[in-house]
Amino acid sequence: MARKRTLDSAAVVRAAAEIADADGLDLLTLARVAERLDVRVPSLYNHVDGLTGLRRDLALAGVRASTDAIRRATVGVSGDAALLALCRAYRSFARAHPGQYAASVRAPGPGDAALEEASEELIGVVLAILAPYQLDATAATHAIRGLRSIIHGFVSLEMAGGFGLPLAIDESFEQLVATFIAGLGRAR
Amino acid sequence: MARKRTLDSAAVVRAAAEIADADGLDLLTLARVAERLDVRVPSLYNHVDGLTGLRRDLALAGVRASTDAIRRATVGVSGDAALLALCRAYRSFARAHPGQYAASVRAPGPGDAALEEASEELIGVVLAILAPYQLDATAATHAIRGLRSIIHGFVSLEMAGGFGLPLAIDESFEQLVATFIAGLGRAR
DNA sequence: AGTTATAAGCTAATACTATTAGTTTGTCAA
DNA sequence: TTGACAAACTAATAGTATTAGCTTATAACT
Repeated sequence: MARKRTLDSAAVVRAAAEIADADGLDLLTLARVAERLDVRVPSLYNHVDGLTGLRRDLALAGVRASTDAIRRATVGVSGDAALLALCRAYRSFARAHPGQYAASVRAPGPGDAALEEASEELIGVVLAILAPYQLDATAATHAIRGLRSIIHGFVSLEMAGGFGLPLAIDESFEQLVATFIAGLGRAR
Repeated sequence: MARKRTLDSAAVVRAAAEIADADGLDLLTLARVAERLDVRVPSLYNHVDGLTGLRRDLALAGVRASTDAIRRATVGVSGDAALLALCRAYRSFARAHPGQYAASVRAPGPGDAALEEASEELIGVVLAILAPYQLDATAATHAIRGLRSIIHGFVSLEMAGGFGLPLAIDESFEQLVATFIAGLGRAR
């Protein structure tokens, strides 16, 4: 009974995102996804390449969603204001979707065309925002690495509770970003 | 046969560190630890509070070891040079002991006296190095958070292969740290 | 509309995990 | 030497992912 076709890949990833965002990536399990979708565990394998594949799909969704969020937040602004908006938008996304964020961070690097393309697109958005600073290629590479480092570092420490008291955390973030932006201006 | 007492807590954590550093924290399993120590899995429970407890012990060892590494690297230096040495030492430690580093990052926050004490000690070392900058209390808090963010962000992205080509990664790190230090001077 | 091929979802089985309970036995101290 | 303690064990349970193979709903095609 009840063997109607209800699943598809998108629904599985969506359910996984909800679980990971609510309870953490570590508690994302095929059993929980199946339960949420009211389906048996092996059925998931028709739409997803095991737990590893599900995590990859989640990472891909996370990269794309964060790219969209950054785009939305920076449309119509430029310069320092755009860079600041980018940082805030990325942090907001990570706080709103910690599971997808975590998945996108510990995603496997090379050999995945779609994931690499999505990452390239995100980097392209950031590069566009950095354009007014007129950095040469190597300086832009350093800048992007630095930017990713400070945002990712801050956000992941914040999400891990690594800052102890939540006192003035927003202010710490603003200062850190401001310092980085000032350093960029200095390098121009 | 062979029921001699061979284990103790330190030996278990040491074996766990070797596994986690070699193959990654995700592949640290009680079964592998037991196999390496030539012991049955349940025997580990006499020395360690399950897998969760083992990860915690590993985190504690990681925090203490990184504190030591920073101390060794900064003895006899001060000012910008000490701050730079701190950053380099922390990055070196993470690269040399990725498993312990990862464990120390995703350690559970509050309610663990020993872990909190070790973290406080590490923060104390950093505060001492920041002393010459004469920051007031809130500025020092922001500075420490920023410093941890950039180092942790850079190192974890680097270890995850997040920078793609390994081109000039050292240079990216040096620039990032230099930018931060310059920003600190500006705030003085 | 009827037939058929495909594939979705299922059951069953396997092989890993971690964890707890309870037993045996080596070790150390009285 | 003896006795208590604790370490390491066996056995059992429950949870995980994964693969194989069966049923049957769905969709395409005559």
